[in-house]
Amino acid sequence: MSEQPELAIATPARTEARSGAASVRSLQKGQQTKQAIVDAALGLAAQIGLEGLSIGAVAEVTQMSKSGVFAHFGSREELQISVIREYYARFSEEVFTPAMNEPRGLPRVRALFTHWMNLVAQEIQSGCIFISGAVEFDDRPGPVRDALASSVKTWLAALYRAVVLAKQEGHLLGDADEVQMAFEIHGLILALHYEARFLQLPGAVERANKGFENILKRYGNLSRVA
Amino acid sequence: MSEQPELAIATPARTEARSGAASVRSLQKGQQTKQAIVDAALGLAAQIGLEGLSIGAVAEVTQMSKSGVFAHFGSREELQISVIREYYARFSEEVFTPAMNEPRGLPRVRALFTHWMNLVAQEIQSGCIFISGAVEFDDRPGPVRDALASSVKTWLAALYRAVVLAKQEGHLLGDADEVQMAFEIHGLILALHYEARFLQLPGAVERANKGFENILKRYGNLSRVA
DNA sequence: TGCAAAATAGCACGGTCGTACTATTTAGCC
DNA sequence: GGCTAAATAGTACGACCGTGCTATTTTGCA
Repeated sequence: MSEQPELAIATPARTEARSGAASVRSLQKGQQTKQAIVDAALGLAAQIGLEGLSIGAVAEVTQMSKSGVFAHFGSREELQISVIREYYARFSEEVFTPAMNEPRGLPRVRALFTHWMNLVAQEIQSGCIFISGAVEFDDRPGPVRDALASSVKTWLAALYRAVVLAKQEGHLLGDADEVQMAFEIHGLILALHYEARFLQLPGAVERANKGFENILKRYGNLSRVA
Repeated sequence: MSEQPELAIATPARTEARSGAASVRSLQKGQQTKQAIVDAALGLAAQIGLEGLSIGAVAEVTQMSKSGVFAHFGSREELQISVIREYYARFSEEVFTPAMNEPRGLPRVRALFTHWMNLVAQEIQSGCIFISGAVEFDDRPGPVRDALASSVKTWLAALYRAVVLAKQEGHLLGDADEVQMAFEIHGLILALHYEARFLQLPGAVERANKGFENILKRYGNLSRVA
């Protein structure tokens, strides 16, 4: 249940589009260009934000007409939601899936953090939708916010489960608060993004790493872990 | 030098407008309504973001004409910058100034964190411009980004100085890295804002507080502090 | 009280946005 | 190869944006 290699969230439509090896070949033309549009839109949204994402800009990047792009989604909101789902799928592949190959316990928690941090470190240039989207939609209820919040919550829940397992394995101290530990890890990632991407301060990646080691010093069961 | 009760940053125009007790009375009509506009704009920007701030919306809130509002600033960018300066001034008054009344060392660092956290906790409803503005302008160069970044950097530098003083007072361990400690504190605030405002998770304030205590466990010199 | 100057309003322009409606092109199947 | 349906393009509309220009109102001082 808690070990499935896929984060459990509804990603309708996308499932058939991604699953299997047939991939691109088995798609009709429409699905193929739709995927290309979403790819381009994701790149754009990472830079200028989900809110700044305009159909006209996507049309220009993909060399299509505005109405050609629009027809695939029916509304701007649906385009934004598609972008969120795409980002979620990539996030899952790059952070969650590889970490599940690590043995449960501290190694897996460490892998989750490391992959997460590496992704955000890459995104210092391009921007992270989970972070930028949060402040863009924190006061804007609706389906886009819902899609974003549910994606993030699913990911944070997966991180939390890994921490719980680590404690069960005896890798954490008995008084370790799993929610608290996940909160503090989340804070490191956010500070990394803020200080590196916005303030452009050097050394933020090292500080995030060091912060993680400090968290382990606090919560780790030193008698069980090297 | 490092003890002045004002964060050292250029806030032209505003200085005369705020200093002294004459306040509102000594202002001509123009400055008075300009202040009212900035107040309203700040409230608006806190909710919908600096980027979403439109002159038309501010005009509606202040019951003025678009051109009436516009005339005070000459451009939207100048309005945004005025809002940033106003927020900075309030932030300074509510977080920095009261903490300077605490004795240097850990008490002052703790006061800085507490006031900062209380402010952000209030802002769970209204939004924090330093946080939302960071993602809105992280790849939008220009005077607005510059004003925002310099405000934030000034504040973080003040926090850093307080940490340095705490170490000098012997309140921190000899191996305490001041930059690292400020980074980790910053992360707690960001996680608080993210989880409370966007994800609407309960208990985030307590987790931020607990996180701060954990940081003190790591860096504090227990032989010198209760 | 009157007058110059400051403050505010009215209006118009060009631009971008999302999206509805219609026309045209292309793809896939018999 | 032709026919149907899917995919894409063209065009137009109303809304909102920032901002320049001009008119009107209000202020503060002689």
